[in-house]
Amino acid sequence: MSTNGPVSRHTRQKDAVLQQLRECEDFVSAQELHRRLESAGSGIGLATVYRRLNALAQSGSADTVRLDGQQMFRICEDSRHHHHLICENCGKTVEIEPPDEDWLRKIASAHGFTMSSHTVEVFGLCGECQKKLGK
Amino acid sequence: MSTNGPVSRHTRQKDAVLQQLRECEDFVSAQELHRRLESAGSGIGLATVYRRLNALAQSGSADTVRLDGQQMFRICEDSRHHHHLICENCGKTVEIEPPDEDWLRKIASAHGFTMSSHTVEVFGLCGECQKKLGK
DNA sequence: TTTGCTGCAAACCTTTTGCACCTAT
DNA sequence: ATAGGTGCAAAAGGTTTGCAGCAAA
Repeated sequence: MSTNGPVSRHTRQKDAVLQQLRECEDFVSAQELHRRLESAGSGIGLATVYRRLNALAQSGSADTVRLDGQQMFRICEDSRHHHHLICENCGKTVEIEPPDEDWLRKIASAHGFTMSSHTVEVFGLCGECQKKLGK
Repeated sequence: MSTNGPVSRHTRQKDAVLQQLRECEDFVSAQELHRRLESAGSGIGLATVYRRLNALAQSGSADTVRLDGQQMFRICEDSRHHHHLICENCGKTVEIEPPDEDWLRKIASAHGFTMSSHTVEVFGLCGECQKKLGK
């Protein structure tokens, strides 16, 4: 028996997407990443960017968040579980570490559920944007 | 001074959407709700369903969650803040009450953020689906 | 040589919008 | 009569997919 899938090939496009994603501080959309790749001179199809990004997200190498009607991606170097604090204005992101996730599991099992995943996302304004927007 | 917006009118369509939404145990998509309204004999435009659902969500009368690439809505009778435990297989939903949300605010301000909103969503399998899927 | 990957464009889907008409108030 | 609400169809996005050609292994 072999549960191995097809062998993955190494391509210029894969590298480019990964590298460009690594240069992003915060979450970027596929469209935006594609735009940056273009202006960086890497001619890569939008479809490929989507395919790569989805693959990265699925394998856990990238985090994703939905914001403004689009999926945002971010490289995830350490695969430890973490959550996000996201500025609604500029997109600045900080990873946060919930002090205790046990209660989630407890709550789940209290309702007869098994917990396979969960998300904690905090939205707000970062310091700079608070000033900028005069709030 | 009057911050009052335009006066809201009472219509057959508003009633129908609200009533149909009330009959849903769990989250439904706009499309699905529209489908149900149709088979219930209420001829209501899809656009109107979207407009109503969005209005309800904005006013806090409905919760929303994003699942499977679409926005899901659920009537929210008590407007207290709460979160969800969602079965990934059948969509069954349970409202959960986080024991302490103060740490979220603390974490936010520790990073210079103001917190405007947050989401906690727990995904897993409910008891029935665990058996059904033989997990 | 094989076959996974890519690019392109078309297809998809959900959601939003413009606008003329309808109808509570 | 006034103006908010509705329906329809078109438009708008973002994202996926079919397929022929390209290029790793």
